[in-house]
Amino acid sequence: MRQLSSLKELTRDELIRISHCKTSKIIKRGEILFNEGDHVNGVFCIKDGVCKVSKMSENGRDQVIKLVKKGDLLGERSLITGGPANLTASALNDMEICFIPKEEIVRDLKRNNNFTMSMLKDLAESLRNADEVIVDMAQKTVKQRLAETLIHLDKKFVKDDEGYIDVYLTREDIANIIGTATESAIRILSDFKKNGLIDFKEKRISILNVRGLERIAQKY
Amino acid sequence: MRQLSSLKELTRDELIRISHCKTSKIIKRGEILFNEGDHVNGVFCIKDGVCKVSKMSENGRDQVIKLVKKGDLLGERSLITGGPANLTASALNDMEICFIPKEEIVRDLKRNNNFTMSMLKDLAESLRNADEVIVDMAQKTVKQRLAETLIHLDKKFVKDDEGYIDVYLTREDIANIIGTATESAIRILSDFKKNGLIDFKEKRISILNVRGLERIAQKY
DNA sequence: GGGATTCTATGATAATTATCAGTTTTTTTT
DNA sequence: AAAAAAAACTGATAATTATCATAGAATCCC
Repeated sequence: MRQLSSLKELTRDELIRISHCKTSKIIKRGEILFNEGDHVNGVFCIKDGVCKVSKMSENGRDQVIKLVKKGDLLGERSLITGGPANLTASALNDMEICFIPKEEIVRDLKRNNNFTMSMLKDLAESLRNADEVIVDMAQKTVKQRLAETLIHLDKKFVKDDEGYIDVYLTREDIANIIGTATESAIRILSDFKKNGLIDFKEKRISILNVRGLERIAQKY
Repeated sequence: MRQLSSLKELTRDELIRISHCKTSKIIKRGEILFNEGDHVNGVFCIKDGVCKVSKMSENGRDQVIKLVKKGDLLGERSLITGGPANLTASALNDMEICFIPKEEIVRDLKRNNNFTMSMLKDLAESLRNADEVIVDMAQKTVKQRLAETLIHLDKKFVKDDEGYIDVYLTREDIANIIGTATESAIRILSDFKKNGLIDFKEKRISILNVRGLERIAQKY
């Protein structure tokens, strides 16, 4: 558990205490970890697999806010502000997660300033990242955003032996990351494939030309 | 200073120390507080006026990320992650600000856990807000986003005796908040005025029908 | 293993939004 | 107060993106 996220700042004793109360669990692909509006009352740490964290927009389409993978925490934000979750998390692959009850985290936040500071840094980093996403969403074309997203996926996730990114995303998921219609995402993906920038097989995508995608993401 | 932001969690002694080193300053409308890439090395507190915080997108257009007003802090995020500012702040009205050097804040973050926790809550709140902006940017039309923005402005800022919102925003600024072309923003504003939802005079805007704007922001 | 269902794909068209060009109005400067 | 600059506005058109319709492919499930 040591290497995970902000938890690395916990002392040995705190870790031992937490590992006693955490409960490990298997979540199957497609299952929901929590829904918008749920009272989660704790934090998940992802031991294996990937989930998408999304929010339903007022006109009925889902927007994927982030992907969360092995080693990440999930739900810290809601825990800190209190109140129900404002996002929905659902598994993209089969996952293994464990749950740390709120009281444990809060207790450590109050007592261990290093832990609090580390959490603060994580949130600040997320916020900077969110600012960048806002700029991209507001200013870039769908094609640029898709190129950007593919680069991110390539950086963030492991590849299998054939070089394909190891996350199970439908075209709809991809469309919901970049905020566009599924058909538009499909068209641009096909276009990228035709131009040798990417390749895909079954549900997996492989990035063939990062530089080319970067050029698209940046130039207008 | 007490009522301002996270600083309210500081003890009397900490506040006294900080008020000794802070330097108050007047910034005129249009002037830059700091630029993307600057090393700010501290935090601003806004004593009066409003500034916009924006980021230049890769295809050369400015995106306004937030508006900061009296009582808000500015630059905490960069201070926590370290490194140069990733946003540019410039005054929309004449402003009065004071500057607290980084060392002072860091010192208090390390020693006063209540202060750290309060900062953590502020950031978590900002992050939730950012998530909502991402969804809106990705999923809503320009018209919806403009309606949304007008409602926010109405909530956030004081109105003068005639009911006009007391912030000096050009049409270009407004377009850069919602991420659209200036002409598009102008057209929709005129449309809203024609339909009696808003009124404007000189550079000031008055919201006449919040419910109507809400309906536009929500319904597709 | 075969039927049902979901996912991917493609074309045609409509709607939204950006861009360009030019005019008027407002603001700033001298 | 006049000249210059910036901002607001309007129309025409082009580009982007969404929507609808439909078909084939892959996947799920009994």
